[in-house]
Amino acid sequence: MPEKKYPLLVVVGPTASGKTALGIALAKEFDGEVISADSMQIYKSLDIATAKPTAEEMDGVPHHLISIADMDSEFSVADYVALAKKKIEEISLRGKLPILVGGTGLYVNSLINDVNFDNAETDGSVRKRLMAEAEEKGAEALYERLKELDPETAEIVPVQNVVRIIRALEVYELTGIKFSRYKELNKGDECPYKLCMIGLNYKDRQKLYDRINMRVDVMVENGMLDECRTVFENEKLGTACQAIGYKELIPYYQGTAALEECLDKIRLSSRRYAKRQLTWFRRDERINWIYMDEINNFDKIIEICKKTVAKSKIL
RNA sequence: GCCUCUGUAGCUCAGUCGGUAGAGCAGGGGACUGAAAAUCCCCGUGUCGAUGGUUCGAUUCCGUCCGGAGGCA
Repeated sequence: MPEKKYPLLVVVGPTASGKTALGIALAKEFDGEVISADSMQIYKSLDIATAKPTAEEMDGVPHHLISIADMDSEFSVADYVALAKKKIEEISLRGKLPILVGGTGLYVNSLINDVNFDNAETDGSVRKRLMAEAEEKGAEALYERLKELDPETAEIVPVQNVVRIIRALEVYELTGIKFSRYKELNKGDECPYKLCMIGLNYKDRQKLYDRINMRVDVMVENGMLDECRTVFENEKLGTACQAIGYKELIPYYQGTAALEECLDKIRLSSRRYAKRQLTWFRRDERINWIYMDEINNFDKIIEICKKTVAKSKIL
């Protein structure tokens, strides 16, 4: 039953590395359309804080999976993979090249490794109950239970990581399957697409950090403070409340912290986020890395990408 | 010019009654299967300002010099 695989161009990298602009340029080059792989741009608001491309920047290139989820919703990887798969098919059938652009490692990974999310649900109430239990009795209690039910997972997950302990217990409660077994079952075997992956990075980490730090100032200039305040005062947030930029500004709106202090916190969170993103992507050997501070010329970067795509023979 | 304080990790500072040193923050590495911009794990050698002296041995004591802060003229 192996049908023909669609080609998929993927652009990954840490925040502020230049993915957005490159994605758009490549879409023009290859007659493609961009599919975002960003867990926060998926929500309808916080445009500036999540660095969504503006209509002007998009320059006519169609973008997908940006601003599609309600601010109070609990969007998840499973939702993402389902939607992205559909988009890839649609775009391909239209004769265009789908270009996946984004920095959310879990989303990209789950999609291109064909992780299956069909056989286990999630249940907010179970999760809530476990969380309450963790607060009441301490995480150790939950960890002890996990050790009994699923020692393999308990061995991998540290006691301190309550979130992952809860998920493992949740899966067991809902399905009767151990989390370790569940992972095994859902693992895809082969990438369902003809892949070409491009990764953006900087040889000199400090250069990336300088860009991140500076971008915060640009965001402020572009109206991030008002944007986040409006959301803070008017919206009920689900998972979107985790967005860097938004959550660090809350103390400022509440009058408990100075603005500059909060902005520094945003810079710090962003730097650490970038580091975590790199940890995620570095281990994927399929990625062709481009060091932006070594090339330093956008046309040249496009040339390199064209060569990389040609070499990958996805088209 | 004189007096006092001060100079230790990228930053803020502990400390060694003389046996070459350690916290916080920053930073680095890693994990990740329905919260992932989340959650979590691991990682601390640096001419102890410079130089001379005392000493078996000095970052620690003494002298001098250099840098910084304050005070008095």
